[in-house]
Amino acid sequence: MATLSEVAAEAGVSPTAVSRYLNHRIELPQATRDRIDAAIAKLDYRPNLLARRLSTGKSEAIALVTPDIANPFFAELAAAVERQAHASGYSVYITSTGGHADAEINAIRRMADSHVDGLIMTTNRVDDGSLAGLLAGRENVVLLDEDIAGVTVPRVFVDNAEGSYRATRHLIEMGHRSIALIGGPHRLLSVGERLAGFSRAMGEASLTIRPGWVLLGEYTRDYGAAATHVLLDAAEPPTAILACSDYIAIGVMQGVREHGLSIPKDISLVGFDDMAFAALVDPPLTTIRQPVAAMGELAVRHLLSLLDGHVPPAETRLPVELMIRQSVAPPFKQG
Amino acid sequence: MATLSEVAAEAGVSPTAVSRYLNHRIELPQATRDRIDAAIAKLDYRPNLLARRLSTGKSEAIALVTPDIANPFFAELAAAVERQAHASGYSVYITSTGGHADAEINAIRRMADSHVDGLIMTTNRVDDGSLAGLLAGRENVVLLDEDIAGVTVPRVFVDNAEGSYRATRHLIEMGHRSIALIGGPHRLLSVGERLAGFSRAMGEASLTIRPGWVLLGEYTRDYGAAATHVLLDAAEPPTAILACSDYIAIGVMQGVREHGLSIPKDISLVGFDDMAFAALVDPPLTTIRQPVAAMGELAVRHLLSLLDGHVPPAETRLPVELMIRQSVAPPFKQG
DNA sequence: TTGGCTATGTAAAGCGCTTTACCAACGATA
DNA sequence: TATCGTTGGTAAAGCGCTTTACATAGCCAA
Repeated sequence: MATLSEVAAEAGVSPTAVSRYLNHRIELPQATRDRIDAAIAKLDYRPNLLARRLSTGKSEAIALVTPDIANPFFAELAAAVERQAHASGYSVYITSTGGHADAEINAIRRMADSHVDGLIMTTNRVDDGSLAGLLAGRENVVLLDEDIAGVTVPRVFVDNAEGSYRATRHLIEMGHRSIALIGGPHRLLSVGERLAGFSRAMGEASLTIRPGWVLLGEYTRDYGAAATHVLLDAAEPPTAILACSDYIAIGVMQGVREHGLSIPKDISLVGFDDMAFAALVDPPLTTIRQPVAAMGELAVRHLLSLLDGHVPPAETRLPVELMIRQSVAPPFKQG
Repeated sequence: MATLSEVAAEAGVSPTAVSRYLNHRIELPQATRDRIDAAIAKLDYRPNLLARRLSTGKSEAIALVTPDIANPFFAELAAAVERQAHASGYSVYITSTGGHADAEINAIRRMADSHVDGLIMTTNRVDDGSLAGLLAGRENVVLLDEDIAGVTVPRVFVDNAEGSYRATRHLIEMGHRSIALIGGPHRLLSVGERLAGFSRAMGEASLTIRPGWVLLGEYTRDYGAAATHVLLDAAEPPTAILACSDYIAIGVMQGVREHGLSIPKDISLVGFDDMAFAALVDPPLTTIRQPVAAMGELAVRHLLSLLDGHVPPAETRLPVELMIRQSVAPPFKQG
């Protein structure tokens, strides 16, 4: 690899001149420019980003810390983040942490310490304060999708409550009165809000939420299946289930099938997320669509404006949408 | 951020001593070690990786260049690569290129130029020679999943031919004689090999491959649907379709449905990849499973051994597996 | 003729680290 | 006593770039 100095020597000017020329910090006469350009071409020079970063302290790169890149939701988010960042001339380094606290901390350290200008953080855990401590006071972080308590950086979320409200309304309008909710980890922002939207819709329709019909555990297929078994084993099972993620919904489908029942004939189901597979499952899943692309883009835009010294909104809520497919039907009349 | 020199000053030693101590290049008496450790703790020192990289020329990081991180196949691959790399103390930078040649080239440049020790490259395009040129002679690259013609770096592939051979055998054993194949881009390694396995199975069973029953286009859902329409609009349509990817298979399902037919009653279908959604669709898709985790891990291991100066096998083939689900049935008897 | 301006640069320091010398002090050895 | 090896370090250069401060040459106005 050729260096700046070699180019300068070849062109018969000083390294300073070449550097400033390349960074548009000097006006040179055509002849000099031509000599430099020729030298660059001849030596196939490309600047060493590491050196530049060390020198300037800027990297023109951002990091995306994500719990699990194999999860389509985060993968799509990552794709959107990349798209938007590239459009602004930024590189993106994606890391996935497996959802482990120490991995998250390491990732943030590694990223934030030295080689990126900013950080977009998504998590799906309840923080014990260590993340909050790490992120406190940083001016180059934005939180995406899920909150970290006690952190004051700009945040981009969807309107979780509105989503579950609409999902619940939809079930109620289809005639359901006995509706259960299966959600992710207790105390996670999205879970609390989705539960709140559910409660509001139920309340407005003067329906009671039965104790034991709100099951909070994990955003996983397995939990969805397990919770479904609990629900269906009860004396009087619900006629509809609101799953707080499509993964959970898949588990519900499995659980319902294992109980010898069918969706939507016996049990109606609404999911949340509208992951790519939601339209492909049997039956196609009615679910709440999150605007994944918009979330990623907005997070990048807010981060870049932060880096520019501006102050983006502390919290942005993106609208969700009810995607009606075929997993909801009127309740089965038993008598 | 504290620097090495500040730590040294605090501990009353030279920066050299601290650096060598941290890199295990010197043996210091306990007292000195304690002073340095105390200084590090007090100043919350963490080394600046950028500076270290610039100085040593090593980064303890590898890059994964992938066409589309939102594609579950590549996302799972990425997750496996990360897992294995982290286990060896390496960081991974993931970039997705959108499958555009120039983006791939830029990514390789950016990555390879300055900030990673090695590169794992996956692509899903047919190279026009530019990638090959860029990668030629490099000793720190491994190719994963798909080939680039003319490149001599170590490669990790699955046994594509064996996969489609088994898929085709399965269809034949179920009684099918009229089998069509829908594949990805002509001239892609995987496509050629999958076609070869198909041909071999057909030949062994003395079945002819009808002209017009091998459709090569793209590894996309849309192409799968379009190709299916072509197939089903013909006077005498096939009774089974071998889709060379699960994405294509999803498109086939859609196409079949749009024709008012059903799988597997009217048309049998086998996919390829066993993406997460394959088990979730209606009907659950019989497909060829690729050992995604093993692929990612092996690619990392080969890359690291390359970096260590060893010579991994030029080409490794990983075994595939037929996952029998419910998209294949004996052919519908028409007469 | 002088002073000052503009155009066209350059020298040198510094980013934070590693590494290659080198060195001083001390005890052991010949 | 001279030498040697070991222990416990240090000084300084260098990785490739940016940036601040300064320099020179030419030209114009006063």
